[in-house]
Amino acid sequence: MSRTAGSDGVRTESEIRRAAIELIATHGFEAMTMRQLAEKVGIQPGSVYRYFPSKGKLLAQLQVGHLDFLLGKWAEESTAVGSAPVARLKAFVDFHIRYHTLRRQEVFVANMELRSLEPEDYRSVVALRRRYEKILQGILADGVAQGLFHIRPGVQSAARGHHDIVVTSFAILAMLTGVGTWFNESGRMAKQDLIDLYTQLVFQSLGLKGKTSAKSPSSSKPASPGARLEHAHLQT
Amino acid sequence: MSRTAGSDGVRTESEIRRAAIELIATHGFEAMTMRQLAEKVGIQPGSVYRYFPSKGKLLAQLQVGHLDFLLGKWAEESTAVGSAPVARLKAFVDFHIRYHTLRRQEVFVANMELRSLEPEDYRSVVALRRRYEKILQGILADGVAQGLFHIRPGVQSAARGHHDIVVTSFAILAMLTGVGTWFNESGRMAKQDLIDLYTQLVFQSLGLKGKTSAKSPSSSKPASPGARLEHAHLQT
Amino acid sequence: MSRTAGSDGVRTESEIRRAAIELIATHGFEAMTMRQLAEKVGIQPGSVYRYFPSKGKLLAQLQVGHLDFLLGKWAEESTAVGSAPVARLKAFVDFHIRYHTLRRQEVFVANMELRSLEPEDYRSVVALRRRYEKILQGILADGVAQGLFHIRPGVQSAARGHHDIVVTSFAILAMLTGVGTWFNESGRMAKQDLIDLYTQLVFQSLGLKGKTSAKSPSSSKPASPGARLEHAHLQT
Amino acid sequence: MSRTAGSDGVRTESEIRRAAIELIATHGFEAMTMRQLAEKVGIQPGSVYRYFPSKGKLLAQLQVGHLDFLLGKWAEESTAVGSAPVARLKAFVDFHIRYHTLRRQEVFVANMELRSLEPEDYRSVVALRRRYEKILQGILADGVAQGLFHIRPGVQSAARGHHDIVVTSFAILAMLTGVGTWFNESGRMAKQDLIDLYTQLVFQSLGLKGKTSAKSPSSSKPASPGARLEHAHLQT
DNA sequence: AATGAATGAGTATTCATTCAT
DNA sequence: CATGAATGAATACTCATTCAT
Repeated sequence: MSRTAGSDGVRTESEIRRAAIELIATHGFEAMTMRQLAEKVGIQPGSVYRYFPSKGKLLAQLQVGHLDFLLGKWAEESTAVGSAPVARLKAFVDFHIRYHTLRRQEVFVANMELRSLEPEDYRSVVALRRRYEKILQGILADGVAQGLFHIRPGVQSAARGHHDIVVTSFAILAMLTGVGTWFNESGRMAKQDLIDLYTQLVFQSLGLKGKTSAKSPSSSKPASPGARLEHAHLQT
Repeated sequence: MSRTAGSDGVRTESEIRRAAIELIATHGFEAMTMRQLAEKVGIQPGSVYRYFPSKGKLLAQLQVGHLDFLLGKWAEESTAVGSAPVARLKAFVDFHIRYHTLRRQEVFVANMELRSLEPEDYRSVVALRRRYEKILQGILADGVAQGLFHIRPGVQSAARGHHDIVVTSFAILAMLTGVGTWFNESGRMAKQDLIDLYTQLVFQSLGLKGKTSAKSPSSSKPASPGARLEHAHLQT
Repeated sequence: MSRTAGSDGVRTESEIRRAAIELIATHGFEAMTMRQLAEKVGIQPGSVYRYFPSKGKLLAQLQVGHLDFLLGKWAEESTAVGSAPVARLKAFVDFHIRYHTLRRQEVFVANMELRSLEPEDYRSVVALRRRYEKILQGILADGVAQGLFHIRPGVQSAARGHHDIVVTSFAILAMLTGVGTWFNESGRMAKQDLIDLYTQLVFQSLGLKGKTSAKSPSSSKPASPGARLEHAHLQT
Repeated sequence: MSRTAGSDGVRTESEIRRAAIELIATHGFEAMTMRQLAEKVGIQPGSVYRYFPSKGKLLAQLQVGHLDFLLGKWAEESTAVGSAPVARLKAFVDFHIRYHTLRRQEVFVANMELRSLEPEDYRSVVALRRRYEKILQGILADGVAQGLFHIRPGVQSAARGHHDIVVTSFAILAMLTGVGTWFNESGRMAKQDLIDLYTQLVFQSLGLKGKTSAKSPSSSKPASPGARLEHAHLQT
């Protein structure tokens, strides 16, 4: 037949995205079928191709969309934080945990399904991921340079120092991101408790005293960017 | 036709395992085809079914095999360590990093492809994973009880204390396991450097002084179990 | 690729049915392959699944379709017959033979391939068959009650009388249905001769005089319902 | 490995036959697998080929074996019957029902799976079936010639008379053989009642009085060949 | 006499995708 | 904008059969 009364391309597209994220997060990209996806949206399989040229490109767009949004949000929130490494680190941990618990499924799709991308899309996505990693690496480098963070005692060469920072950033990101695999929004643990605990762990792992959650100015601040994040929508 | 001259069931089975781990780690479980697998082993697709009743059961057996081996190895190595929480933690980090860099592909398969398991197999695998997590949780609990590890200041209730220990174990395991996603055996970084850095991060994250790699008695010990691990084979 | 110019779902579905009946009647259900079927219809194997969810359900639908048609046709034809057991029996034999020689293949499929049905479909099909058997049993019961048919001399109990009627109905149906295994539309024997012979056999087997084919009013009647049947199509 | 201690080729072969008849009767020939068969016998699939060159030949041998046995048994039993058509018909019905209820599975295999035979085997099996049909046709022809059986009134030509006899034999055989599809050895109906009822039906269908079960000399005779049949074994 | 390993051709079914309507 | 019909290539899995041991 022809156009369903009242159908709307823009809405259909974002519904496809939403449905795809849910299905990929649940079953994996390879296991999700275009039929499943279409059915969930309430259209015919062939109609998905009006919006996305292939299953693979759909995945790439979801990942790029997620990473763009993540980077954009941080750019927004971080302007209010200033340049002090400790405060920036605190804000970063706070932001990362909030985002990765709130948008678990997008995160999951963007982290687990890199393998399924075609080479070109893979490069784009990895480049965006690297930009995000660089944010933390910049904070760590400043903190080390200012003698605030203690990554490894007695390191001499600059190259080795840089390398340790990169590895440490990977370690911290893995730790923080891992929260998405078990945290349950409706479970026993309050999200602020979670953030406090991870902040403590990250701070201590860098040799900082953990007196962070009580009265630091950043402990109240995140409430508002957090709230903003809660109600934000992917800019798809 | 018939049996190939000199063919041997035991060898074929372990070659299927080896090939499957490689293919699943590279392409993902869903994306690996039985044809690919058979071709890699040098047999016909149907012949795989002499050894594994289905693709799903093959995956389950690989995961169970890996986890059994991991748990068995730790049981072996940990006997020499004693009961001091600090020494046990150090040995655990050392063991985990060594194992997870050495058997990256098994680890990958066992961590990423839980989704593809049938419910019953999923339960078995998760139970084994939980046993491994409990090892670290036991070490953390002892260290906290003895006032050696500082997870979060000012915690009162026992339940909450336990919960913090569980979350901390997840955080540390995520951090340590993440090494497998980027570490390259033949890259610039020496494995011992890697172990030292992660040991430092873990120790500091628990509020311990990082003076661990220099003269602790356990710092030389792991060399030999490590060597054992290097040459061990999966007991499949 | 895509839709073939001028393709039509309704026509395709009935062509699949037609082809399937022929193939199953010729080779048996298990021996028929979906490739064969598709090739006969002129489509790809996968396209069959747009119309039938599985090979087994296709079989079930063919059987149910046949039995529905059979029951519907009898309901139609029998209204003109009246209530006299002898006339009804004569009409039934006439109808059964005509139908079972005309639609030999449908009959074959519906009688021989019950084994291949899934339990639920089996129950549906058997229920329909039973309804057909009940038609004959009703005629026999009436005829016996009116002292017209002589199934077994000296029977006393009502239960045993009923049982004898059921067994007799099975015997008569087996006899009549068997005609499909050897009768050849284009062979030497005229179909009316066939009907006369079987009518004689059935009537005599019930102890009736065989003066049936000569001048009974129903002997000319069947010509027209028979003609109707010849040109009817399955209502699929 | 080699020969299992105490294994015995002759026994293995007859166990394969037995198991095959059961499986084919239950699932159909195409649906029975050589693995199923082997497992039921307790050997490996390949070992079946020591005894039967192929699945198709196994079927052919089962059918030929059954028909040889059937014909042999009748040859044996019928010698005691004499030449009177009525007595011979009575003995035939008795024999056929007894055999077809006792060896339901063999009968089923031999009647339903002709389609699966290769052309040469098909011809052999059909030739044996025809010999069995000829027995009944001979009895009918004699009875008609002696004016005892009334198949159709007013038939003139010899060819047509012969044809009616053939068709009548098919009708009677279909009726008698059909008993195997529903009769249950352990059900409510006694086998002798069954035989009486069918004898009545057949006799009446040929225009004979049904006074057969009471005191005819052949009514007691079959008891002993029947008993012999009960304990006989297939000559495999 | 029988096994254990393997084959090769096949099976039903699925899936991303295409395109006339 | 969307559908309904179809494709073609692939997928996991099965099966009768073979034959070195």
